[in-house]
Amino acid sequence: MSDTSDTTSRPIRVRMAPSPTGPLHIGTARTSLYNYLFARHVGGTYVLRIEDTDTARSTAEFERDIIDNLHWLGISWDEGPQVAGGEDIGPYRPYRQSQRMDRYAREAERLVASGHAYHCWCTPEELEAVRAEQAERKEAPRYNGRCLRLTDAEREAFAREGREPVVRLKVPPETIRFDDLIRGEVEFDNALLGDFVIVRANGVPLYHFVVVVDDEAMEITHVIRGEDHLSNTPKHIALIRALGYAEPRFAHIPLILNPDRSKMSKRKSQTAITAYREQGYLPETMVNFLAFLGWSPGTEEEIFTLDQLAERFDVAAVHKGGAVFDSDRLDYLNGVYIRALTDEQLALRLRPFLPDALDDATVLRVVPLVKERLVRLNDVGELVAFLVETDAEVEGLYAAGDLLPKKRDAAETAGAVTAARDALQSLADADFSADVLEARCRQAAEEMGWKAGDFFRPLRLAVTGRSVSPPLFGSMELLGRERVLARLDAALGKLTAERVTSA
RNA sequence: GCCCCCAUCGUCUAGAGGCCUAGGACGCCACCCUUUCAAGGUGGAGAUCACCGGUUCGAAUCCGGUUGGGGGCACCA
Repeated sequence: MSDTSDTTSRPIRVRMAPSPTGPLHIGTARTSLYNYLFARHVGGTYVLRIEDTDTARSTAEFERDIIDNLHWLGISWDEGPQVAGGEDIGPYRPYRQSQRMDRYAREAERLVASGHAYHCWCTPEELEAVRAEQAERKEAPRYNGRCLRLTDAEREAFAREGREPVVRLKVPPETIRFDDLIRGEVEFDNALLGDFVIVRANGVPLYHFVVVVDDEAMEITHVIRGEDHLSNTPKHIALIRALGYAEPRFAHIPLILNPDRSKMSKRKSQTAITAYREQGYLPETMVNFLAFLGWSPGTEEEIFTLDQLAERFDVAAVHKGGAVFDSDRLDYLNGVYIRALTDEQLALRLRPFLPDALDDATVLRVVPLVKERLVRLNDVGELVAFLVETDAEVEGLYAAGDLLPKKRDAAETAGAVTAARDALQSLADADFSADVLEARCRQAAEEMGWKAGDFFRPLRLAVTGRSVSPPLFGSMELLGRERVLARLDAALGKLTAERVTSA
């Protein structure tokens, strides 16, 4: 390594470089997280750069999704756009590649002038033909260098035709070696690479080129990215050398996998962070879960906040092998985090997932009933639906037969519901509390010689319309005396009708 | 096809030569608790550390090969 490639003495700077061609992806989120944890751990600077050179696929909407969800995860950065469409912060502005085109053009020209790059007029059809031939001969598909050997007359002829050339890097046939922070020494033979395109015919530069130009321009010292870029690294190093840049340290983190162990994809898995957010996964769950996909502190501890992760994180300890995204484990972790919340905190988080019809005071009363039953915040809707549904809707949810406990007929069940009704009716509104309700109902059950569980079944169904519900008496308390009585009456009506029809 | 990377229970992982008759967690099963469902508690099944061969007194840990898996080879990022 030459002196120019020594990055150890420079202040540490890392970046995340999402492309706004889709919503924030699980993999991008995890890469961003690792970069963040690394930067925080070593006290470095963290940069957000928007890679929007693919103008056809990049949108402002995706940029917003990415930035918003990064914030949602609790990941912050020192430089770059802080809000979608907002002003860039930092000494290396702008941080959107679409606004840095002049620099890329300049650097491309410099490469051509120095003989490190050249124009190529081959058409897509011609290139395709070459590739097909190579495939035939079972060779690696790569550019055959035809335009490198063009005479000046031929170049002028192409130019006169009005054909716009692409720019290709002249890749020296040399062995590229680098010391990956995670994988150790990695070696490639660049003779196998072929001269790749760095600027399109329309003048728009390509990813491999702009990434290298910007990493230098922004003085990035450590490039932490997905393993899918490992084989692209020799290209980047070839570019770095041609441009005379300093070589950053590389760290290639393992891929997140579909259950079939292929690279996690939209096709086979839910990959958008937004989707998890909308279902009610907590950001602290996602962070904790993502951090452990490919890394662990080396102990048996597994619950960590973002700050604790930053304190413990060590890139060198990141695994080499890919990790399957296990949604069962994600669900479990979310439950752990939900249960760790105070009632007040959970009420706040639940608010967006609850109908407006429920006022904040009610939501706070709902929380203790649902807290340990939630996997995702989103699940709360079904749990408390009986509170917002009308009595008629609830009644429509079950049939008379559903009310009957095992080995009890309609007449017996009607008797039990009547007993419960009678026991509750005399209660003042103020006494309509879970404790009192439970005591009354248990007493009624005992007097009739019913098992409590059997006795509660028709009541649960009548009150909530469901055989699975939050705790019965808490639910009754929330619903209030009037509505409970009305629903009990409705159940009674069904049971009576059942007796008539079956008689 | 070529190049590169990887390999511990189904899954996430602990393990950096003797502490491993391989530990934890999720999931699964059973039991307990219990008004349903959860949550919680207890216990259990589950990995000849992919395979083969070395190095070593000793290997999941080091080396080589094999197999398997994955990724990359665009005028996408």
